[in-house]
Amino acid sequence: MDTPERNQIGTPISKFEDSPVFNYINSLSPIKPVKSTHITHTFNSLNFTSPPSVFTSPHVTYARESRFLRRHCSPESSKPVSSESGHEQNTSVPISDTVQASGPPVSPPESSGQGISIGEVTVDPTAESSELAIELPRTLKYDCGSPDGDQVPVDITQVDAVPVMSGTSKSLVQFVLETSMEGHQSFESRTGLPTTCQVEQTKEEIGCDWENLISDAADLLAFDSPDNIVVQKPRDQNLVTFQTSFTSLVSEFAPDSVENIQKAQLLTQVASQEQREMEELAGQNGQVAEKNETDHTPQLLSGDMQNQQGGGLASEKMNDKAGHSIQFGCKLRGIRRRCLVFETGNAQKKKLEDDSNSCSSISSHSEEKVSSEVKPLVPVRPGSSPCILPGIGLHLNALAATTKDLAVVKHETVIAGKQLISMPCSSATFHSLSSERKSFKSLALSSIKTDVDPASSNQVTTSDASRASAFKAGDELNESSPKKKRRRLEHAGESEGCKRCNCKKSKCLKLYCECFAAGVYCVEPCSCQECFNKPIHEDTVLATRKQIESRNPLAFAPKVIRSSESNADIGEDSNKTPSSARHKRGCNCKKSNCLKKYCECYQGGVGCSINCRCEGCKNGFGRKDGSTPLNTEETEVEDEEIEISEKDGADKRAQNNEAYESEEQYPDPVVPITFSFQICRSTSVHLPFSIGKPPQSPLPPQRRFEKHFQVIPDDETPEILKNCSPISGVKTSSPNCKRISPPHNPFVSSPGRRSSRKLILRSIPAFPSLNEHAGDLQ
DNA sequence: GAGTTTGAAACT
DNA sequence: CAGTTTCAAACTC
Repeated sequence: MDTPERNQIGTPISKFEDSPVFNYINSLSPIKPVKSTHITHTFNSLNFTSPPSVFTSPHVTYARESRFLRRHCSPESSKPVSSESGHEQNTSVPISDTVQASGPPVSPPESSGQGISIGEVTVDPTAESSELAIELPRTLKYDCGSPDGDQVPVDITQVDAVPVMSGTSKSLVQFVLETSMEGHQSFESRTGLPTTCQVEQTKEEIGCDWENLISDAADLLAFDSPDNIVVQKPRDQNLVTFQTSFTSLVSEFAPDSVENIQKAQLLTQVASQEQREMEELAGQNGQVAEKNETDHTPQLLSGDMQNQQGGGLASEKMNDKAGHSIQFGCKLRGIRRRCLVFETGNAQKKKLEDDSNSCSSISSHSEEKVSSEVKPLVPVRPGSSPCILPGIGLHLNALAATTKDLAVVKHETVIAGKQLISMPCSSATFHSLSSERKSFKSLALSSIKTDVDPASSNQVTTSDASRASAFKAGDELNESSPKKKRRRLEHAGESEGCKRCNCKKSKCLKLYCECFAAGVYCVEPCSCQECFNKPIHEDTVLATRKQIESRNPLAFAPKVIRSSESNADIGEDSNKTPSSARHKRGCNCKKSNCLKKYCECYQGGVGCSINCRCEGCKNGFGRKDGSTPLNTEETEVEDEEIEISEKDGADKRAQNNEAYESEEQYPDPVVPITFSFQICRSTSVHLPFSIGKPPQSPLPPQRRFEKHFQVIPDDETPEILKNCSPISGVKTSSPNCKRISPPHNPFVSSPGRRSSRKLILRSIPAFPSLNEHAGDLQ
């Protein structure tokens, strides 16, 4: 407030217009779209080469969230805003918003008010500067987002470096461009990916923005895969260099770049550290280094996505200490990486057949919806739905930023339960994120939770994560035959990944709507009518959300709470089932006997509890009366079988009965429960799916694999696995089983490691294996 | 694909 | 808080 014109290091922000970078950018192209594209791609390239840490930043999200922040940070934030207004804002007030996005949210200290004002004041809303402002932030989004840069005290030395770099900004930019081009241009040309492949300019501002992001992400992916294959080593050597260069470069691009710089530098350090770690690990596994490299890009991509939707996550990250931030970043990165790896692997795999798959879509996406654009990002199986969406506006994220101050969110770990929950969603940006992705998110969340607040960590349920699958940015036309599509998708095993509703009267603004309830926007697969649960109605959605939350603060909380938390919550429930997961409020089934998805408990893959008012409960996951399936695994198996033969209702019932029988075999839940619980946790395949479809039709082979997984003896495993459990679940349904990482990975191996650190490491594991898988594919 | 059932959500 | 209505998913045919 006092010195809005100055950044933290005292550099007059207004100077930015005079800065070489500014001129350089302006000179890039008079045409806004072109300019934007150019810059974006440049950054993409950079990102590609740059270390992950630099890009990990969730604050990218702020571009979108910042708006919420500003709009809602006031006490009256709850005031419903017309959907149109939100829309208008996108086009009419982008500058300040965008600027904010890159700056304010990042720095908790200054916090909302100041930071925002800075952004607004800083940028001179002149036509030219406006454009620049818009474009730059956008570009920055992809790259400089640094999650905790702000939280962590900025190192003075680092800060000092900024000014120096600024002097050489132009050359630096060129250098970076050249360098990046060196590394990736070849690929570009090779794949024929047009550097200018961008969304049609005619699209609405917001759409363009998102689309750009998406396309960029796609670019990244496209680049990533090939690059990893071709230029991995070389790049690695120059990694540090790139980081630095990139960081400085980034810093040059915006008035608030100072903050970015700081963050970027911080991230750079983090990245270095991470790299070091990875290298160390590489000692054990030669592929680690490679992974590390490979992961960088993915991270970027995921980072973008997450940034857009992962406000909560970002906040969470910020919540941690600096040291933890690093770890955090790693973990997150790892997760993302995994996603990327997954994608990368896929890309690699598909490279031969269509490198351009992603590219083509990108280049040709002008007419396509976002979904199509993103397609390439996700390994789309034939028949599977490409609902992958880079996070575009998960309203949960927005809400997180909106409802409460960033600071609040950051420090609200416990309450964050809800927000945390949203995080998965956010993270789960990709709509059709295959289960894998979801698992990633879950994992990320889990990790985060673990670090932040183990106690509350459990709040976030896997199911939520899965539920929180992302959404699609663009508004999609209702599908002609929703059911068909739904079924198709379900059969494809992605149903859980993609929430789709069929609302007709609720406008998708009530909890009736699965999408809305899950905190995600409706997407293409949805066949809803008069849907307001779309990014363009962001404000409406948020307002509604708020309203509902005001009525019931837990309305958007996970319906199913897991393990420890559930225990705590259900403390009085002596009938806890081994699964130690419970429906928060319990069901009220009267006729379904809790044997159908009508029952939320059953649907969530959890047993009924005391909280349930169900009648004639026969919930296979655990009955209200306390009889629970001790042998969870067996139960799962049964479930699997049941699912497989789901068509045959009779069979299904019979199987359930069997499960019961097995349960009955262990009347006493106490002793065996623990064990089974752990196993269940580690295995817990169905939980992840739980929300959407409890027992998902499993992939037998994987199942087996997972089971094998479960057996792994690890005292500490339970906790981690709990968190990771979603992964397994995801794995099961994941289209790319191959990428599913086995438990036995270098990082995971040492049970001796404890605490968060250990958790982190464990979280990462999946990636390595993924890479290995990728390597196998190659 | 249409119609029915079901139970959560919303309303009174 | 209980009863009723509304709603959309789950399910059936």
